[in-house]
Amino acid sequence: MSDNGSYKKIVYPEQKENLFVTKEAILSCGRTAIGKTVKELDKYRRLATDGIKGGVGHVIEESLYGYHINSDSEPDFPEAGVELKTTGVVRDRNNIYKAKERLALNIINYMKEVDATFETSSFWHKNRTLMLIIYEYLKNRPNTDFPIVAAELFSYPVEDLYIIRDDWAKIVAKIRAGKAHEISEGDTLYLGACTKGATAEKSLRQQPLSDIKAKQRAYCLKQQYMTYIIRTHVFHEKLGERIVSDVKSLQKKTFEQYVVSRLDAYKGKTVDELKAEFGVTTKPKNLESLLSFRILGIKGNKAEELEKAGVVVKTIRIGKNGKIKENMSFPAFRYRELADETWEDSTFGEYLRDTRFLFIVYKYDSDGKTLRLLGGQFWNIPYSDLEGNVKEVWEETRAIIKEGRLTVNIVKGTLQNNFPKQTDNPVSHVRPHGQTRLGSVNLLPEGTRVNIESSDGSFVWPYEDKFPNHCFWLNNSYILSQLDERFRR
DNA sequence: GCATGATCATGC
DNA sequence: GCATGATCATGC
Repeated sequence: MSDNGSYKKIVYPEQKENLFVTKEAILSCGRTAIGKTVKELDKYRRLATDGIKGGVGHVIEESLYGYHINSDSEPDFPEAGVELKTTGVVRDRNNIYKAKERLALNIINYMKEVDATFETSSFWHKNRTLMLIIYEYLKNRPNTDFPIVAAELFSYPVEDLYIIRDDWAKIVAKIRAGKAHEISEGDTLYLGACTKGATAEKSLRQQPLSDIKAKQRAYCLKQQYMTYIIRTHVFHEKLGERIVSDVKSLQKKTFEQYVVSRLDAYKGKTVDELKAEFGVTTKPKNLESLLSFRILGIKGNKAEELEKAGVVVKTIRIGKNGKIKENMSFPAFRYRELADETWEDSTFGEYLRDTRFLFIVYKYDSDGKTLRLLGGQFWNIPYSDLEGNVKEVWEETRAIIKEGRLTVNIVKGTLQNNFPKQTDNPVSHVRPHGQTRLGSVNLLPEGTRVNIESSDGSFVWPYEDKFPNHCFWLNNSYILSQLDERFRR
């Protein structure tokens, strides 16, 4: 910014930070922006002036609150202890607001944070109370058109703070173990540590207990957590069913330990015994998942804490031979989207990088019929597997699509493809996912080459049939290797 | 028994 | 009607 000549041409008014020494003053100022567009607020035409960089956040700081942009370790309004944050929402499929992205907070100085406690941490010092200015992001429109839809002060509910403390402890534990370079957003539930900086390679930073340089990271409130606080705290939607009904339960155990212990209480029970215990008389395909939620005290299929953390619950069934029968599937990918992505911003890579899973593990008795609960385990993919094997499979799949190398053969009514196979890689592979329509399959000549041709980015083959959807899978043998020792005996 | 492709069941 | 998570079916 300092080498940008036109930046200096903006003439700022006198600072008026002293107007905002109370939370009430900060909030009422924020509220005046609701219903206005960014263009209407942008007094200094920051977003209209050629060569001046900046986003909606800069307009809010300069034009609404009237102070200069800084990157101070103090909160933006130190007297009131309030940090100003501008963040976007988008509408989901049901037209309900969700967070456009994670909310990035202050950059983590690994060399300093290593010595902090939660109370003395830079996160807690700067971000204890947030003034959230929320705009609606409109696709394909200039950001000057974005309307401000809400303004609210936010401080963490006590039950969230237990989880956030544990998250903070996990992040700092990696710094203290000399593994700052292996930090991942999937390590934690609400508070994350996201990469920050133009390119990962250019923003490498020193860490205190290892010579390996680590990517620069900032604390963040993870996207799902932002969505939840926007819906409940800002737009006052109803809260969901909670697993932890009394926060005292979290004084001696972390949230994850608590969940695992609840599941462990039913360890060894058969599915039939659990059905009887929870009064389940039907046999739906998601029976084991449903029973797990009942054990956690949830009547439906959504738990507030897991939703807030974006935790993905996966049921795993170990066969009588001690092996997992099925591979683990993920949402189908879009061919065009995949072809146009890079690994760093890939849908699948980001999903695995950011997501924490809860495995609910069941095992068959030696009769091969009786299924018993073994317990639960939280998991996210280790850094080296993600950036090694998964990346390789992803790169190869993308190359096949992008370079038009996908071929299919019809053998006895089934389609054989040349995507990476389970035998090609110890961690991941690609297989069909979802409905296949094989009406014209038998008309295809051997080795038919398939290319992206349709406007919606799906593959099209001759005779105008859509090529079946595919997705990335994690190999069953890999998942087994990731399970706690207690499940593999 | 395993690898690979195909399909089912549910919920939105 | 389709996406998603889960599971089935077949051939080697």
